Amino acid sequence: MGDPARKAELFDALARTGKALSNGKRLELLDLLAQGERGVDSLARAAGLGLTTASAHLQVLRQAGLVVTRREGVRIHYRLAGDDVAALYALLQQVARTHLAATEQARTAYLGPEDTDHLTREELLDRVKAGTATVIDVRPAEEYTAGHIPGALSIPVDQLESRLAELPADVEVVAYCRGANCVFAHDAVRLLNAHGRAAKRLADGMLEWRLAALPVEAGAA
Amino acid sequence: MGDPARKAELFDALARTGKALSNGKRLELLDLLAQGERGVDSLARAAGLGLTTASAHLQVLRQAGLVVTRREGVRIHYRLAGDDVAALYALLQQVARTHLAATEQARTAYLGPEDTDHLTREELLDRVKAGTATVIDVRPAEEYTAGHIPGALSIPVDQLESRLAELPADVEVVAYCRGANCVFAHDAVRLLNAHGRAAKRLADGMLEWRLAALPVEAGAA
DNA sequence: ACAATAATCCATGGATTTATGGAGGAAGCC
DNA sequence: GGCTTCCTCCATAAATCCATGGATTATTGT
Repeated sequence: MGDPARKAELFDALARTGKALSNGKRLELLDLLAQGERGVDSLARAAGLGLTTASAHLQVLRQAGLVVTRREGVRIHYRLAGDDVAALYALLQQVARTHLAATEQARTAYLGPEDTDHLTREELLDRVKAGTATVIDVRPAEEYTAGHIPGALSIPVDQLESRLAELPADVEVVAYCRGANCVFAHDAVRLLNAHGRAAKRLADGMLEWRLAALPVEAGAA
Repeated sequence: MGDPARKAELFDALARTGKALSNGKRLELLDLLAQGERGVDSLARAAGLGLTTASAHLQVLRQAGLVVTRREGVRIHYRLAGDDVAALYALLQQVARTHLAATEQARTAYLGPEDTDHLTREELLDRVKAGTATVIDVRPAEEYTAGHIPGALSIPVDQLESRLAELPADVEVVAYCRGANCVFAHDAVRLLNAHGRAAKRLADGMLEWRLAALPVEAGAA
């Protein structure tokens, strides 16, 4: 019959995966890795962590089986261990947002007031096909290269103001970034609107796009 | 632009949900709650916890928004806050099993050697329709009452040996219990086989059945 | 072989989590 | 009001987690 000690071991093993998700910085690292493979140094800088701290967090993720590594010369690349890990992270975000009011508040404080006017993935696809929208990817160029929506232009948000001329003036712009909690697309739409451009954002981002099994294009512009 | 402090707050808010999943005993409580509403005392006993410890864990789950309470006289009933919480728990189990070898080992140690011969939900439905299988629910009666597969008989595993006569001898028996990591159905199949009965188990259990949106019947036998 | 780069390992103090016992609060029964 | 039941809150000690800095390992280049 069910030995309580073995039962506890099984649930403790499951909890190891939960523990990996129990720290904000580790979730930030997962958020970055969901966009594509990355080196330790790059991850540490992007997440605002010391190198050793980032490395320690990555060990926890690795020992929980959520990420795997690949060595390339002197550099070690981390990536998610599978699509199911991305799905788990996305579902965690959704559950937190739905059932924990504090999450929604922190989200609004970080992203700015929720713009009501955003597009679903299907609406975006329709407009691209009809040619009634220009899609821009406002993530860092590195992440665009790792995978983006087919036909999207790479204009990182910190270059957007200086590259406004590249966008046709008579077509609506649709911006997207990493995922549901990514600030870049919010900032981009505010900036475009401030310059009198018609702009909306995709409701979520690349994470959810991949999970929906929609087509992804890789490589630089 | 993205304020790092606000960003950290958002990810810390997400991590609160992760923290709720970071302890084996809390996962055990979620496992029980996925079967239906339950009181604190009952949960504590079933999970092998002290009352105050169980209560403390339930507070953590409640503050993470994963469970909600309902008062009925002097008793407080806890239940999952929504189907998405059950889905999150199920996905956590799947990811842990797929990517963490220690989980699979602990699972085998607890459940016993994996029997190769188990049915999918669809196969079970087909056999019930064709009348070629008797389905038994080997969970505690309380959980059967809270919701079970339509047509299943309630025979808790600790009563199975003394109630063998209730099972028709010429029809195959299919046993199921809580979910993918539940020991009852494994034990039941071993016991039935030891008594010369043809028996298999459903590959997972009630948790996955509900998530698949298959019909559920409530109430006592 | 030696130096440089990228990342992990190790030790440490400070913060957080966990289990547990005792006190306290809310609802129901007499 | 008193008493019981069921549960939560509080205090505490042990265990664990976290960030950080210095030492160590692995690979590449000279």
